[in-house]
Amino acid sequence: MGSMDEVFKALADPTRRSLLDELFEKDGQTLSALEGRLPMTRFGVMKHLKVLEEAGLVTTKRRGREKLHFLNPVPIRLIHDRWVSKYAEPWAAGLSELKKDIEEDSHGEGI
Amino acid sequence: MGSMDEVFKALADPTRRSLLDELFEKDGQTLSALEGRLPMTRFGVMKHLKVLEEAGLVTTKRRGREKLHFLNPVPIRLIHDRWVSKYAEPWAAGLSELKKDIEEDSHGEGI
DNA sequence: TTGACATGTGACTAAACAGTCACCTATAAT
DNA sequence: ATTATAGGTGACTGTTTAGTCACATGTCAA
Repeated sequence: MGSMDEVFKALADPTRRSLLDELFEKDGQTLSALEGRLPMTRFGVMKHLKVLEEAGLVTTKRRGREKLHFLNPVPIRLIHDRWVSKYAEPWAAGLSELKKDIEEDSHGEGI
Repeated sequence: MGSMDEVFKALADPTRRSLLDELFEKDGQTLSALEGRLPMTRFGVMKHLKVLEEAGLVTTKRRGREKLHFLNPVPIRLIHDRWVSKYAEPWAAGLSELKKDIEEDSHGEGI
């Protein structure tokens, strides 16, 4: 399974995120199928899929001469639990002291 | 405010994530203070802070000759709501596998 | 067995990025 | 006023990354 850093880096590219979206819509697609939906050659898509696979975000299964690609949401879930929630949760409940700090110190320009 | 892509790209670098961690611990730090905690020159840190600021993840406030940096968790919250939750929520099966992954991976890297 | 199809590899180019440095401006302290 | 401090800018270097291409392997179908 890819490291946390590999997952963050994999998610940093819009093409790779759209590949995940594509597999979210229809899981188990082949390289050729995915290629058809992106403005890029087969080789570019292949490289992106390799990055996603090494990060653990995509798993594969061979079927004859085809290679099926499946979305694996586990790394995203881990990022959520171990990183995102730390920053995104204080709106809900739990770390009330932090919540207070953020509200008092909000020098931000809103959304 | 930065686009979703800018936020993802900003989060892709481990130095920038550790800067967010640093501000999570102690908000409103100056550039010099942050520089002291990273194995990097002031200029490197400055560039990373600029990326974070352009993504909306950090806001600043001048105080005399100092520039205070504040964590703004709103973009992370947006990423969570609009993107991460889509993949992390559909979670019924595979829970035991997740536990296994967490336990295996919990002795891993910090950042 | 021939040919079409699906995927894979290594080399290559252009762009983006991390990090550093010399030099500069503005504020504070004495 | 002088000097030390905090931050800023533009140019530069080495590395990584996105994307393409020529070519090669394995698989199915007639």
